[in-house]
Amino acid sequence: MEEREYTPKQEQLARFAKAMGHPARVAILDFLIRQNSCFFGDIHEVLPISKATVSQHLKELKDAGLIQGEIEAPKVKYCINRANWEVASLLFKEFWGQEAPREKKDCCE
Amino acid sequence: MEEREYTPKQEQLARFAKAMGHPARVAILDFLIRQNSCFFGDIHEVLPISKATVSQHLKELKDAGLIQGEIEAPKVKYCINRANWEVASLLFKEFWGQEAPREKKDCCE
DNA sequence: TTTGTTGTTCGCAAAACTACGAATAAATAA
DNA sequence: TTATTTATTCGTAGTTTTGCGAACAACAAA
Repeated sequence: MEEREYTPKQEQLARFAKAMGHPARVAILDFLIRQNSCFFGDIHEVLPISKATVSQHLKELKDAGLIQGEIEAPKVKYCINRANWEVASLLFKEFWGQEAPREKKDCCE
Repeated sequence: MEEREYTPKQEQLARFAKAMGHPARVAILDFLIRQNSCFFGDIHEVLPISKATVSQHLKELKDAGLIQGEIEAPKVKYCINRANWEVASLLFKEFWGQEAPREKKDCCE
């Protein structure tokens, strides 16, 4: 039987990448990286989508571990999950730091 | 009317991230980064999915611009699209190079 | 208690994704 | 010409994603 499974690293990287796979979620992360005041309303205000949809995207980012939320009644405050952010950062840096293979005359030339 | 659109950078980053959003596609990229001989069959051989599905994932990576294919009858050779790889690399490095905001006592503590 | 503010959840619909086997296409080898 | 090899495309099925309005829940303010 061959080696035909995905590695945990590949799975994890794919999970983070998937979370970044929508412009609204990239925009949310961009926003949270720069802001300290990060209430739901502030986030919703800068996005071209409804409350319900924003809430869903936030849930996905939370499920992926990239952000966390906390109630501060009657508002909800979101922010980057630093520990996981670091994990993701390292994975992406490692992946994109790799050199694409040198061109050889027999490789797609 | 407020500023409520996604930036081209956010859209592009999301597009690349989405392409990386499945472990099979991460595995394919991992493979292509290391190999020069990169025929369809070689790729299929290391993945736990059918030919048809591999072909679909390759198409998505091609559509995202991260790889390219070329016929070398009766085989097909795939490899990294260097120009776009560089674009993606810069985008991801810029994104993940950002410092998450310093903790303050009023931000999710 | 009643009212208002803030977000989440529900219910729904359309579209996209993932996966496979079978059929097909394209070129070589016999 | 007739296989054979190699990979894509087709057809199908089930799942997930994206999006919204409406209903709901939780708490603060009046």
